[in-house]
Amino acid sequence: MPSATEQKIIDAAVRLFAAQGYDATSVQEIVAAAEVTKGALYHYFRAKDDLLFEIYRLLITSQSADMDRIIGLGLPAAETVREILVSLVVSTAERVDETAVFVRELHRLGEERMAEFRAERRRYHETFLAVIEKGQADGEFSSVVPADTVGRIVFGVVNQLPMWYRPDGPKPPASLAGEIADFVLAGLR
Amino acid sequence: MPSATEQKIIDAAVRLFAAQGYDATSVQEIVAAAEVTKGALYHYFRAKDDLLFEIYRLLITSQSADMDRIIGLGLPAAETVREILVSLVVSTAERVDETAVFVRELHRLGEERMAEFRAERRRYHETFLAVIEKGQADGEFSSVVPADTVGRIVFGVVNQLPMWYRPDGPKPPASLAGEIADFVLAGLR
DNA sequence: GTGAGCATACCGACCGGTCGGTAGGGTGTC
DNA sequence: GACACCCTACCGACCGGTCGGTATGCTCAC
Repeated sequence: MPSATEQKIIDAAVRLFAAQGYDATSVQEIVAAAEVTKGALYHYFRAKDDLLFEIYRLLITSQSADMDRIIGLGLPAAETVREILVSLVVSTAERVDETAVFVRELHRLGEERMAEFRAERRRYHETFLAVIEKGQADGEFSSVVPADTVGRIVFGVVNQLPMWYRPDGPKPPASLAGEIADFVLAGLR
Repeated sequence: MPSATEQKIIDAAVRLFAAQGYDATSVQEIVAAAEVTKGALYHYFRAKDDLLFEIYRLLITSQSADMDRIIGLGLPAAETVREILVSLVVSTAERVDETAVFVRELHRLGEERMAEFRAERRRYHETFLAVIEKGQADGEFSSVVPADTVGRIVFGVVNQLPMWYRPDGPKPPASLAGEIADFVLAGLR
């Protein structure tokens, strides 16, 4: 349970990292934006890159929970895929800044944290692939294109979303999510 | 026509930027890797971010040329789309480092160069969308999913390719490209 | 002899992180 | 109820080191 000060720091860091990049954002800028002091930041975080790790942790934790919940509903493969895609696109649109940081600054993570992170992401990907493979085995989906390639395409759009998505754009997130789901399901037919 | 020294500098910069990021790579590291001196670098480039711009310019110029050439063949929409996708995926795989830098460090470009770059990329995207829209108008493609969303999906996979593609992976680039093209064309049916 | 193509020494700005200190609220003792 | 004691939360001046960039001069082809 983060304190109000801690939360202000994280929020400011996400915003600045997304806008300027991790290295281009100084600790001074973060504390200024969060309206706290350097002392406060280093009271809660041991180093600047703890902020990065915390941002990733929050993002992947919530997305994993979403997917597990949907799979738990036990719907047919096509509906499961649709629900996962819609939830993923919508939640990514809600957290564009976090996603932008995640995509661009992942490589700044140290060796061990990178390993921890990769393991978590791998689990996430494989859960999704399993849904598709099951649909293919049951004959509900075509097997022409291997599941891993479908996964690459899906996570490709989602991760690139911060590059073009604007909250004040013409299409609301739910419409975008619907269109993407339509296209992917059409490709799986 | 770049001199040998200039080329060595660009090559080293691409490699280092891709591996560590733009800000995390010092000018010292670049000149050391390129086996030249700082004087040589600042003889050819006015500033560090000229290197970034040059990398983008080379990448987008060659990809634009590829697409224009394919469209010039006057094939039916489906074949045109397939050719474009295969050429794009294969050439991206050949230049993963450039693409990684492009995706991650784009936001470091200054205001005016960003504008110039965006204009070029916009032209590129719209050329691709026009092919899809024509196919939809002719009834060769389904119109269920709007062309711009298809574009987002396509450029999503391609731009995320550096995240997972490894030259020594199990599937050669041409196979990957074929699978991606199959999936996209299936979605357009 | 003159300009392109470098080499080398150096500058000032800035950055992440540290550290001595403070403010204020809880707690145990008499 | 009042005083000593301590602990968490926070402050902000400061430090060593690094970074992008520059100033100056050499060298060699034409």
